[in-house]
Order: sequence, then C-alpha cells, then structure tokens
Amino acid sequence: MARKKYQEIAEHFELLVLSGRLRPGDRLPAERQIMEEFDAGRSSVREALFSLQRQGLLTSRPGAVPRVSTPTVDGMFAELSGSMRHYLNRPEGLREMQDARALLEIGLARRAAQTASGDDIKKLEKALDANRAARDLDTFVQTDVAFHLAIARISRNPVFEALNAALSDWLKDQRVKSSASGASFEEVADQHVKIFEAIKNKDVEAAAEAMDRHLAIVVDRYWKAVM
Amino acid sequence: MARKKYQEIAEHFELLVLSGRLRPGDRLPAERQIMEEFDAGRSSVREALFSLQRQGLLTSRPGAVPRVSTPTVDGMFAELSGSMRHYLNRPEGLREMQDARALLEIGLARRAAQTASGDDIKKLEKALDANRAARDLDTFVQTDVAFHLAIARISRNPVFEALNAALSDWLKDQRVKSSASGASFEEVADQHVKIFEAIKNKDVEAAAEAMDRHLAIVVDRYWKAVM
DNA sequence: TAGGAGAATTGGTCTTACAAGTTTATCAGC
DNA sequence: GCTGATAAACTTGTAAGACCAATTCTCCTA
Repeated sequence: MARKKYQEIAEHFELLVLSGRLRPGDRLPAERQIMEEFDAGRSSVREALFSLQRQGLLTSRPGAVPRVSTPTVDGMFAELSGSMRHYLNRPEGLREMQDARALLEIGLARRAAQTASGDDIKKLEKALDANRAARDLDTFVQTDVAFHLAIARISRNPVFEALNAALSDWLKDQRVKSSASGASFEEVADQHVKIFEAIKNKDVEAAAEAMDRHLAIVVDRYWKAVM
Repeated sequence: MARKKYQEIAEHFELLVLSGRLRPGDRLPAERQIMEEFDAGRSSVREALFSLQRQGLLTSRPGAVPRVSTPTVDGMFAELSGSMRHYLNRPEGLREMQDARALLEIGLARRAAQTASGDDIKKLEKALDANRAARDLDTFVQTDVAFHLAIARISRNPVFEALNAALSDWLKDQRVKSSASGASFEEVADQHVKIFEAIKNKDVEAAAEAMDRHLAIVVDRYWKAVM
C-alpha cells in the first residue's frame, strides 16, 4: 500500500478546499459518512481530519461536525510553540533565537521610522507612556511587549505582528529574568524613549541603532541573570 | 477523567527529556512495554508518541524502537509547509510573505557586509559565479537560491539558514515565474554582483540597498507575470 | 568476519464501546 | 401560530484490542 489511506482522505478534502469547492465556514461530512465514502475505518478518517486540522484548514469541536477555516499566521506559529519550547531549552537554541529576534526587531524599527504615520506615532507614544508608568514587574513586562508590538504593527503586515507576538511569548522568560535582575525600569524605558524619538523623527539609522543597543543590553542582562 | 491518558503518557516522557534523564539518541521503551507500564491501550500510547513526534522530541521508523531527538529549526519550518501552502494560496498571504522575506534578506545582507570573513567572501563569490554561468531556467533558479543561502550562512545562525531555505522553498514558484518572464538572467545576475561587491567592500548601506532593489524587481516581475 | 534466517517491533488499519458535547425535533404553554 | 424548554438523535473524543505488513534487530551459522 504505497499511499496511506489517511493521506488519500486528507488530500481529497485538501483539494476541495484549494479548488474553492469547500469554502470557509462550510460543514464537512460526519466521520461516519466519510468512513463509508472511502471504505475506511474510523482511525484513518480521524487521522486525516487531524492532519487537516494541524494545517489550520478546519476546526472541530466535540459534538459538532468540523467546519472549513482559513489558516492564519498566528495559528501557524502556535503550531511551533511545542517544538520551540524544547528548542529554547538548549542555550545555543536560545541564543540563536534571540539573535533572530534582534534582526527582526531592528528591521521593524527601521521600517517604522520610514513609514510611520501620525496616527502610528500617537499609538506608539501611548504604549511608551504606559510602559514608563509601570511600577511592578508584571505590568512592566506586559507594557514592554505591547510597545514592541506597536512598532511591529506599523509595518501593516500581519506576519510581522504574529512573529513579534510569537517571539515575545517564546522569549517571555528572558524578558522577565532580565527585567527582574537589578536594572531599574527607568533605564529600559529610557531606551524605549530613544527608539520612539528616532521613529518619530523619521531617523531610520538612529531607530535601528537604538533598537540594536536596547536588545543587546536586555540579552546581556539575561545571560548575567541566569549564570 | 480530568487528565487524558495519552496526555499523561506524553507528559511523562516529555519530562524525562526536559530533565535530561533521556538524552538525544536514547531508545524509548517499546510500545507494548509502555502499554503495560501505564495500563493503557495501544491507541493511547500511539497518540502520546504521535504528539511527542510532532514536537520533534522523538523520531520513529517502522520496525525500530523510537529514539529521542532534539528539535531542529529545519524540522520546525518543515512542519509549517502544509499550512503555508494554503496561506500563500491567497494573494494577500503571498504579498505578506514576500514582504517578510524582504525584511529578512535585507537584514542578512546588512549583517553579511558587517561580518563577512575572507572565507565567506570566497564562498559567496563561488556561488555568484555559478549563478552567472547558468544558461537554463532550472540551473539559474537553483544557483539563485544557493547565492541567497550563502549570504544567510554568513550570519552563522542556523535559524537564518533554515528560514532562508524554507522561504526559498515556499516562494519557489515566484522565483520560477519571475525568472521565466522575459528578463534576461544577466540582469538578475548583475544585481547579484552589486550585492556581492557591497558585501565584499563591507559597505553595509550599499548591500542593504542592492538587496532591497533586487527583491523589489523580482517581486514586481512576478506580479506582472501572473496577471 | 560476513551473511542470512527468524524474532521482535513498529506502522497502519479496522472494530467496538462508552462518554461528553451539539444539533434537531418535539411538544407544551401562551 | 409562535416561543421556549425538554428529550431524542447525532457527532466527536477517548480508549481498548486485534490483525497483517514492513522494517529492523539479533543471533546463529558458515
């Protein structure tokens, strides 16, 4: 049996979706019906549906027939969180991901400085103020994440938003540890001010520079904290 | 039954791995042994192993006992390729991903210009020459991918390598269509030369600029080709 | 030491069973 | 006739167990 049965079933419905004959929101046949249609056991049908679910092509809740849905970037990154937790468990993995985050955030800062509208600046300033007003660790970390997310949003690209959110989540531990370790909130918030000012002044190089320095300090502080 | 049986089994082995009592390469017990150990049926054991496999924690081949393995970035991005195909099926999705690729590649070009060693330059030049020597579409696309990958490798970060490779794969169609549509290989190869020269001269801004222009042209040509 | 036969093991599939949730149909009351 | 609650029917989630084929592992033999 070259082609597994569950693959055959999965491909069948995948094609129906790709070709548009099944549209988001449509209801799929019940498992028993699919069983008959393909002369398959329930395990095969369920494995096929499971595979489609992992691809974000359908959502299923207990008791109800599955419905077709469109994959989102958020959903895709959510798929990774399981593997990512183990990947970041190794020091090299964590270092590599911190490095990747830096490239992303510096690039986003650069873009923000290039393209930010007046409204964007206003929103960013609000996020900045919230961060500066933070007095406890929880609030500080949360507003810190929000500030960086606001910068990502300026790109108007959902991929960057989702990536930024996902990386914030994966590296949350780093944020907490490096914030908790000694440094005053003001110091970090001051770096945020520098980033904000550069974006506001549309000074692309200064924005990239400020973000670079900011992340380098945060990462450095994290490694000092855990050692 | 609050905690599902397969979750219990999965968590048990996940903890063994996280705590280091099971190390990469170690052999897991046979499925039947696990069944006895947890007083579970085979479906539960298989579902648990399946879940661990998705997290990249173990690899299993037919006939052999599963072995512990560490998740790799390549593996993680491979997980996404299914969802990604559907995501890119929508024009906005494709545009967003092209944009994301641009930010990555421009950032990598910048880094390459900052940090490239003599050896890196030599390897990059080799990739460039191979690309310039390409005479047919297949070879051209393949050497084009290799050139961009060589730039990514200069970062010395497996995450960027894997990301670059994954994006090349996901956007392969774009490369083929935009290469096939009218433009001479020389024109594109000339843009590669500009990028290479900038990296070689450690001119960071020129490298970013050249990569930006290069990608903009390629993307532009793709959209003209498909419309 | 090399090769091959047989045992061990997993992968894939099917069947059956029950629990838990959702949808649909029915019916009483207004 | 319409509305709302209740029950029946349906559907998925979880689980156990059985079978065969394909692959790997082990050990014995030459």
